[in-house]
Amino acid sequence: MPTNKPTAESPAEPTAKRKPQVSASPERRRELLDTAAEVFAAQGYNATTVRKIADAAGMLAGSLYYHFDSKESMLDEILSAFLTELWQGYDTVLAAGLGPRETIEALVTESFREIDRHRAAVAIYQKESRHLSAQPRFHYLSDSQQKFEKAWLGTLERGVAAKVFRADLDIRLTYRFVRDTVWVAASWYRPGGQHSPEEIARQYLSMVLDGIAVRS
Amino acid sequence: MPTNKPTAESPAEPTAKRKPQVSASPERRRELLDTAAEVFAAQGYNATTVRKIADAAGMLAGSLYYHFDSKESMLDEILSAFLTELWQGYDTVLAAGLGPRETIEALVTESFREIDRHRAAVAIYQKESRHLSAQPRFHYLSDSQQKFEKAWLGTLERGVAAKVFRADLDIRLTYRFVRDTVWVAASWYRPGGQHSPEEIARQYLSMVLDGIAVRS
DNA sequence: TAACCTACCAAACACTTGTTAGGGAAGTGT
DNA sequence: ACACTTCCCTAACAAGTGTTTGGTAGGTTA
Repeated sequence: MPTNKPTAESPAEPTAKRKPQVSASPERRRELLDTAAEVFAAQGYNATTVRKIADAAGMLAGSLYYHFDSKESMLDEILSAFLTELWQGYDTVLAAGLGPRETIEALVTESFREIDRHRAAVAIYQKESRHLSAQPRFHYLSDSQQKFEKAWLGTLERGVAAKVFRADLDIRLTYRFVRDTVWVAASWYRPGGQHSPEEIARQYLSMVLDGIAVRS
Repeated sequence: MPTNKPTAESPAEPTAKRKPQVSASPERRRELLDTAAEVFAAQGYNATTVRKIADAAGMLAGSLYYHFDSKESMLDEILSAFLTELWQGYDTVLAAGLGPRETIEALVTESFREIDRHRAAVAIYQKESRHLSAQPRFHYLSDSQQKFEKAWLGTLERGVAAKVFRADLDIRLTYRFVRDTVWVAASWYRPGGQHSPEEIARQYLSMVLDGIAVRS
């Protein structure tokens, strides 16, 4: 109300800018993030233009910037939301004090549930996390991966010590084996298919634990 | 056979054009394709600019077009060269008339040898094949994947019929399981590491066939 | 010597990219 | 009636993209 300064370069202007970006309706935001995640997962992050996302959302490219301040922010939010929920589930399992085999079973089952609920995010994570984690903004991806390795590798080691897992296998190889076989499933899994996440988990566990060969 | 693109429309022009693109020294060509594959694998195809490739090759962006007629051609040549060699190995195995278990073992071993020799190409294939195969130019990726499924799935079915593989598992799940566990290894495998391809294959086969649990 | 070929450079081209600025329609509260 | 907010559009921007064109140093051949 006092003296207005239309001249450029006004130094201290606390006037509220035009972008809410976090305070607005969170449902629309989540809606847009879901469609963005779908496009990212289908085409790859770099191959996805903001215009394609806008197309899929039924609006124009510039309008996305009312909700988000960059394409990278969308990716960030998609991935961090997924990881937050993932670790919520994992931590519960790890704190339950189960035996090694039961822990592996619970982790695998939990993973397939996450794939079921965050299929797109998992697919993006799998494709892009390697070169994203070099960027400082996405360094939490590396952190998560380290926690991940610690949890799985530790459980496997416990299992070997307790003689419930074989001791004649390279345990790092085993870790990568189990980890990869679980997460790549996101590339072909479709929610609402023939098998429930729990059923897929059961079959995967049966294969990983007992093998596909007939026992003699 | 490499993808030949004569790009007709030039009826009979005695004046020699300026681009060899296939007839020139093939070693330099292969050299450039190798560095390009490395960058593609590290950064992703779409995130890789021709200037980055040129940088890695120690030349300028435009100079690449003396050897290749497009960025896409480089990708095409990398992938088709890999697949050609892969199927050479696979067909030999499949024609050997081995039993189901021995066929699986040979296929897995052959796969890890290919990963050893074409690590970059495999990584690219894994990341990009899904959305590339939609493009007509890369339709041979779909063809290859179908042949792939036929070979593996058929062998697994033979094994179930011969009672060397378990019959209580969903065979399509098993197929995807085995397939994925093999090829994702390209994302972490580094030639010259601790384990030879054959050693990795041995461990993988041991896990897949017999499981990681201790027999009771 | 001259002609020629190979393998590259320098500089630009047309287009796409993520992003921004200003505006406006529809709804809500007063 | 008015102001205000929400959510989107129109139209543009600068930077980066794949690609082309013309040129040229250096070697090979005649």
